[in-house]
Amino acid sequence: MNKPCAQHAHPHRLVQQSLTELTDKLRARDRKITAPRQAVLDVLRRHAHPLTNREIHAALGKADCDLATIYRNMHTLESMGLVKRYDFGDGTARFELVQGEGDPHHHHLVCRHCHTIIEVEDCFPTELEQRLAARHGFTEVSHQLEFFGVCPRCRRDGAASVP
Amino acid sequence: MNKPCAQHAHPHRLVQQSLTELTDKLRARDRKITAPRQAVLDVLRRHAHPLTNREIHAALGKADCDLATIYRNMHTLESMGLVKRYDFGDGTARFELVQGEGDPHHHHLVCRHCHTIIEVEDCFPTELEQRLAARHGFTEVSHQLEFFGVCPRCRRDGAASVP
DNA sequence: CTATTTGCAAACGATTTGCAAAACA
DNA sequence: TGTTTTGCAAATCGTTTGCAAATAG
Repeated sequence: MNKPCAQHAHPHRLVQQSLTELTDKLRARDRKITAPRQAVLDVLRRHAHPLTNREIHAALGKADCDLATIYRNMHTLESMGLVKRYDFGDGTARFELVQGEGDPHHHHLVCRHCHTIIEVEDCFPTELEQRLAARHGFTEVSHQLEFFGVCPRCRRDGAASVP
Repeated sequence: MNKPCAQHAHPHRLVQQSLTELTDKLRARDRKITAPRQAVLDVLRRHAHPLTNREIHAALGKADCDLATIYRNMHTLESMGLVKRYDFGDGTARFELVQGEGDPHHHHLVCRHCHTIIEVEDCFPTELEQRLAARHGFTEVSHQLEFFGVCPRCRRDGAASVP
């Protein structure tokens, strides 16, 4: 895989939560407001696309902390519902801030070459999901859907085709 | 995660390719018909659900070969279109035999606890896929969709809830 | 003051790779 | 025989974990 074409493409959803709102959620659940946590949340806040732990770590800059701390915090934040984990099939987890309560989950269109990410609003499968659950007696059903392809820039740059 | 409830649930698609048909495909592309390859294909042939490299390895029995050889062969078979790789989000790739040319891709409903897998025939997103590709100028678009939940057995066995 | 959280280093599990020997065509 | 493939061991990479020191509330 190559380097990202662009750090982030057009954000379809605006970042509206303030750092204070986010830390308040921590406080509400009796989690401590530490420097690393604030830094991580702040990084996520200003990025409209899913970031890997390593990318978050790199974006910390001055507020640097151990990579392990980020891993631990992403678990914490995920279990609190503050962030959502995405899997783009390259063996590296990515995280995005959840925009408040009713934030409808969404999907992504990812370039197989440069990993440029485009947010996809549409989502069919929820309906299918219900039918499936009923049919097979499954509970707590969810789904994960991501689209992959080659972005215009990579096509022009003549990157080799990847299955 | 726990152990599999059942090694394989109801196969919705029948295994119809013979080992000979499969090796013929290798021959057609000038790939050598080695013992490990035949063994791997034979294991896949008799399993109706995606298997991990480790599971394939374990199923080899007498025809045992190095795990690295399996990894290498899965890449080969994948690039030849003989198998399809699936990602159930647990950091381990799984492979399934592709049933001939027009084998419509399908999806899975996976138990978050025991990893029991149910094949899902329905597939919405292909249509969406086209629209997305057009809208963003992407080519070679594909998608990956998997459903997750808790199967009836695990629910009764009172396994703890996993996010 | 006391439970949580962090840093550091070591452990892990899946996957990949270098290289010489073994096996197909 | 010439090329592909295998076995073995070591290397990588993302992620997790043990433990003592640092810190929030």
